[in-house]
Amino acid sequence: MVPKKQYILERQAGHLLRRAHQRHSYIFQENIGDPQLTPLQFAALVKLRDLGEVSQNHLGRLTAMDAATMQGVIKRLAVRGLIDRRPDPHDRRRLILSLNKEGNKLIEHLIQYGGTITEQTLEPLTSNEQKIFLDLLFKLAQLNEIDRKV
Amino acid sequence: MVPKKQYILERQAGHLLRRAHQRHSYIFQENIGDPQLTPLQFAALVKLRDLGEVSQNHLGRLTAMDAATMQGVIKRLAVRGLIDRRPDPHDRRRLILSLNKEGNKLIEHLIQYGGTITEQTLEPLTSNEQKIFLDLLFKLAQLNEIDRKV
DNA sequence: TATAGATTATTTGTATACAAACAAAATGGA
DNA sequence: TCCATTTTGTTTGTATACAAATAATCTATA
Repeated sequence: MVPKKQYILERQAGHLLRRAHQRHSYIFQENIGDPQLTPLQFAALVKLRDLGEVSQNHLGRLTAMDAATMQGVIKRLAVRGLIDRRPDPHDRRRLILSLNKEGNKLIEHLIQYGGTITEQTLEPLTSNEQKIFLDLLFKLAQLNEIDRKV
Repeated sequence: MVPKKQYILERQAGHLLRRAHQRHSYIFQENIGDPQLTPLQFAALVKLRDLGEVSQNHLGRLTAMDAATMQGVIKRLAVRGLIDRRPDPHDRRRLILSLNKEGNKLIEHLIQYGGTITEQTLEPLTSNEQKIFLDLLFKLAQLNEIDRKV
C-alpha cells in the first residue's frame, strides 16, 4: 500500500518564514528601546534618514508597504511629531516626507540598536551560516525584482 | 574622517524575512485554489487533519497563533462550515475542534497545492540551496524551543 | 490639445498579530 | 479541603497587510 504523501507543516517555507518573522518581531520589540516604535515605523525613519525627502508612495515602495499601509504608518509618525509632510509643488498629488528635528534625533539614537537586533535574530546560526542565510534570504525576497521602478 | 557605520535596511534579517514572507503570501494566494482560504486557515486545517481532535489553544500553539488570533481564525472556519466545535467533557474550559465532512474534503483536495506553494516560494534557489536554506530557517524559527509543552 | 490611461493619496473592509484584561474552570500545595 | 495560581477561551484596542474603490492630478498619444 502506498502511503499518503506527507505534508509536514513545520517543513514548509511559508510557515517557517512566518515563525522566524514572529521571533524577529519579538526581538525587535525587546531591543529597540522605544516601546512605541514598530518595525515598519523604524524602517520608514531609516529610509528617510538615508534619502532626505521622498514622496509617500515612493517611500512605501522602498520599504515594501502598499499605499494603504503606508498611509497609516506615516500618519502615526506625523502624530508623534517625528516627520514633516508638505505638498510637492511640481506634482500636487504628491506628499513630500522628511524627518524633522525630533525624528532625526530619534533615529540617530536608535539606529545603533538595529544592528543588535539583526545580530540577535541570527544568533542561532554560526557566523558562516549567517552569511549564507542572508545571501539566500536576499535571493528569496527577490529585492532585485521589486522596486525596479524607483 | 571616520565614516558613519552604515545600516542598510535591505541587508537586515527582519526586513528580508518580512519581504520573503510577503512574497510567499502572494504565491499562496495565487496557488491555493480557494480565494477565501488564508495561510493560517490552511495551517489550522492541516493540523486538524494530522491530529483529529485538538483543543483550540493547543491548536494555536501548534500553528504559532496566540489565543486571540486563533479565536478569529477558528470562528471564520466554523462559519464557513469546515470544522466542528464541541466542549470537552473532561475540562469544561476547553473547546475541542475537529474537521467535519466538508473540511476534510476541502483539505484533502487542497493539500496537494501546499507542496507546489513551497516549491514556488523556494524557486529562486537551486535545489542544493533550498535544502540549506530550509535547514537554517528551521534553526532560526527555533521550533525546537517553541511548543515544548504540548 | 483633448482625453484615455496611469499615478498619488485616501478610505473602507477583512484578516492577521499581539498586549491586556476578564470570567470560568482546573490544579497543586499547604 | 482550601485557596492561590494557572489555564482556557473571549473581548477590546492598536498596528500591520492588502484588495478594491475613489477623487485629484499628471502623462502620453492620437
